Amino acid sequence: MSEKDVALNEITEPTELNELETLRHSCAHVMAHAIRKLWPEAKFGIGPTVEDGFYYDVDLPVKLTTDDLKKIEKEMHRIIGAGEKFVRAEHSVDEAIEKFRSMNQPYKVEIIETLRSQFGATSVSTYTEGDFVDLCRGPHLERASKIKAFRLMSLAGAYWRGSEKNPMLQRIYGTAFLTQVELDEHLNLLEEAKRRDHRKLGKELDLFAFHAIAPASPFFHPKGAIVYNRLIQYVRDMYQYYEYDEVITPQVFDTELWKKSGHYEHYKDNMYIVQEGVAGKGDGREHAVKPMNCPASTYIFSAHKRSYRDLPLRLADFGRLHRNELSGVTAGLTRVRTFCQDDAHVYCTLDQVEAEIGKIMDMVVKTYTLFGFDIADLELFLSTRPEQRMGADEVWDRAEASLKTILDGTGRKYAIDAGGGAFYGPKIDIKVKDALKRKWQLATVQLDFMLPENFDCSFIGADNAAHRPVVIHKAVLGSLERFLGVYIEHVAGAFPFWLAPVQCRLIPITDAHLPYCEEMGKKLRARGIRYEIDSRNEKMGLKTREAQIAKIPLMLVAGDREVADGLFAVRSYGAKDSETLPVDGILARMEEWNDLPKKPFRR
RNA sequence: GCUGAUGUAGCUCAGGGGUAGAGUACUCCCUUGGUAAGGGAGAGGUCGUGGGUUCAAAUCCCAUCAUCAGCUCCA
Repeated sequence: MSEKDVALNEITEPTELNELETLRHSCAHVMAHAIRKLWPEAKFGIGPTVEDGFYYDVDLPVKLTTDDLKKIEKEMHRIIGAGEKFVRAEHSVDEAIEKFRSMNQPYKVEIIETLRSQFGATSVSTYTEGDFVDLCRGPHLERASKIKAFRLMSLAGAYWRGSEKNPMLQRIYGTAFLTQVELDEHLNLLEEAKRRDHRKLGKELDLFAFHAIAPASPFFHPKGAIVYNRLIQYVRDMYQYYEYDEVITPQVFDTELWKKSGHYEHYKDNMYIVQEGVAGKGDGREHAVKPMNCPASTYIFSAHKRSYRDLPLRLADFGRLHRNELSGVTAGLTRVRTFCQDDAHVYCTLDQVEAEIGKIMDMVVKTYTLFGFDIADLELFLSTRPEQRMGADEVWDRAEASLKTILDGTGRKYAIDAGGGAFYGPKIDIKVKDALKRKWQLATVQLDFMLPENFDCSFIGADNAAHRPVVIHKAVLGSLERFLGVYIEHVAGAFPFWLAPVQCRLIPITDAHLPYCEEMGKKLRARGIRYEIDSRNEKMGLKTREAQIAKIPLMLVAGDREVADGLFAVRSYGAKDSETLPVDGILARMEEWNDLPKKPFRR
């Protein structure tokens, strides 16, 4: 039985729904009712609740437009106004099939047939509200009139039962809340999300851009590159503390490598393959641009005869990866075709796995704390063996058991993501919640018994015999591109001092104060602080406005008063007032802030 | 890849079968101004690309590319 069929079962078997979910579920029912009124030939798929609301999949002879959403909403208001009761009824499977067949609802008939064949259902329930009957597990509100605050949000296509082999239905998303106030809050949050969209901010803050000449591949402008490289520097500082060695590996490999690793079989279609050798030399060998770093690291591991004394050997690789993702899946920085991970491969013994993963979890906690994500909100997942995988089940049993022991040991709650593992091993995936409470999967820790096997990695143990090491794959930020996209939205583009592309802007009030600012500029440069001088012939109002729009952490203003006493008027981003401080005090404070990311890693 | 929408100046957008519009950014001039927009002038575009229809296409049609919202996928 596939997971999708389990999900299908959930939509018809009674389960616990909280008050809000019940409301949304009923709202979806009312929406279907309205659609049926407007288009009597509508055929319905499923209409569950989701995290932010609900949807219903519908097969309609017409293509819906956003204007139609208004029409449907209007009809829904009419239905809600009528205030009919939701009435539950039980039917035998045969009776239900007959009923929905007579109503020309083939998808409902298919659901019922699946329930019988796969779940052994003998009866199903329906809910009737007014003159609209729907196959449904319930529960529902007592009456439709209890729906007070809802909104239809968007239209999308969705395959019937999630398979691209099936017809595509029109999915209508809506949301509903217990009160109008909560609905308004939700809509405001969506507006805020639009304001924070990293694609918009990336353009406005001149961090990066995309061009059709290299689809889904970011061009980092100078300011974006500063942030990007600063992130890498942070990871490198962390590596020094955790004793990781950085390596640099090739970009293009004979596909023999990918056949050996299994990537060729699993991901050939998503790899950039160079057919006739490199650079048109036509040596007859097939090459591929690397989509992953891991196989390359085995060559460095195996460059020497390894001793157990060398372990754990931690090899970090910031290699640039290319994956030819399907055109429809790419999105801003969060899903790109070229990216770089804070990737590392730890070669160790089975006994060392727990301690090593413990250290990686430590990195995760310290890192996400530094970036201002709420650690209490971290969600852990144990992603287990997928259907398409390499290796024997006993190996998977062992790997999954190890990760489970480690997760149990953290004392944190975690969920099982059944079938969510990589083809070569199970994973611990970590999701963070951003400032708008949206979840993002960034960090990952994977346990791999296949890689050392396929590439015949070995070390000599204390017993003077050869042994197979275990490999742990780790990425804390994940892809730097994705992390940056998520982080820009988390902080709404206002980077902390240490990460900001321009850390301060010096503003002379008139030309007369420019030399004083240039003098300060020299001191900042000597300390590696990134600054700009706004020497334009403009007024303070405009310069202030533009420094704020550029979200520069500090504005240092100098006029007659400051020049006379060796001061600057310092205004922090977002602050209303400024504070007048002596030059030395300002420099000391800046150096302290610049040092912030190193603090957790002092011995 | 699939469904739908969008593509006009660096950026944000309006317009629309008959020689292309605004704001902003940019350049120049005036203004030397104390914390969110001082004033003026100028320059800037084969309307994503390729076909078709038409006397005439940026506008209509087809194809294609890219982006966006979802679906499917994410080593």
